Amino acid sequence: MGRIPCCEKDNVKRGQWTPEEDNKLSSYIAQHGTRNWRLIPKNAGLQRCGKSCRLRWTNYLRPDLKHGEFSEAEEQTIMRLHAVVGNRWSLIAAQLPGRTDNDVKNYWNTKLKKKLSGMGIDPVTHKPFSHLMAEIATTLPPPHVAHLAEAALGCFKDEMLHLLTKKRVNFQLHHPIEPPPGGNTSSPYNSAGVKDETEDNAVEKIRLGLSRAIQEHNETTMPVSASKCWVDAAGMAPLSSGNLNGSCSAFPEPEFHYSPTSFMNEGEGSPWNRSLCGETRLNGKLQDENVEESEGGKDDERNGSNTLFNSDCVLWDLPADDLMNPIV
DNA sequence: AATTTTGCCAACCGCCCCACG
DNA sequence: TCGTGGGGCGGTTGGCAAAAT
Repeated sequence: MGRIPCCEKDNVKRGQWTPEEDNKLSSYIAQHGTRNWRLIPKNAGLQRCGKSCRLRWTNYLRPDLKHGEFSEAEEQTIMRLHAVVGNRWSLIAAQLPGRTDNDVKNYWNTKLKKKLSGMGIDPVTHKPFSHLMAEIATTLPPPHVAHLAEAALGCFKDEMLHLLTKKRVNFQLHHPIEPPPGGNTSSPYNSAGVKDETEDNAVEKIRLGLSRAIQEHNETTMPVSASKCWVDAAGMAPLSSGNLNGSCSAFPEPEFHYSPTSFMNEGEGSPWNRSLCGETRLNGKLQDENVEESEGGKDDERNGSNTLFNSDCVLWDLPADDLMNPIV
């Protein structure tokens, strides 16, 4: 069955609005208001879908809209709110007078996301990439780390590739990887020991970065005697302090003055604790769900779904089996 | 100068929520 | 209580302009 469409698409004009159409719509709404969007195009003499009229009005024609560049303060607000509420653009836009959800969304997707990535911060979680990777890796026992790291790679790869290749971040290895035994002369490295900027190479760099993040995290969080023999992201070789050297320029310490973690308490409130990789749709019930979860019932109810990440570190709302699957 | 790529943003699509009968 | 339709929302696309090659 399905729903009937909001209008007959055959008789409806689509695409860019002309100034005449804008005038018709504006003057009609000025006289009659925005009571019934389905009737507005008919009554205003427009061959448009009601929904299209509503969008045009709310995103462009409304007299209280700002049309210029986003200010520094607005940018900060967006970043701080996004850290808390995620992609709930209408909610964020409500805090920015004169801005629409579409404006905010576009601005985020075209500018802010890249800005954060360029700073080494994951735009989804608002945490540094290196911290995220270490956090993920150290949450699991070693046999599972390689798979999870691979999955993490899938999540961050696009952003990292952008960072490494498009933005031309100067990533240099102090000890370039030796060509494999067997004399493959087509080394990916040039004479300076720096890899060419191909996608495969970028992925390799991400792997190295992940390995390093794990290593750094181990060094800072556990006594040397207790440190485990972690497997690197590619599941290839055990990590030791010898096979990686120096600091990782691909994961710079962010120079960043907004502070998502000061805006919320780590481990609570943020939807990203519920879903790290893919945003689960967060609807109007979000707050209620948070209440339920904070009261401790919901995880246990999920058919025994492995609370892989406990209340201190809930990173994914996927079952552990899925997390182990690199495809997922 | 011509062509290709990239960035931007307006507009569309489809799903969901909620009010109302 | 249920079905229906309007409106809201977030994700995605298409087209244009600017930048790069």
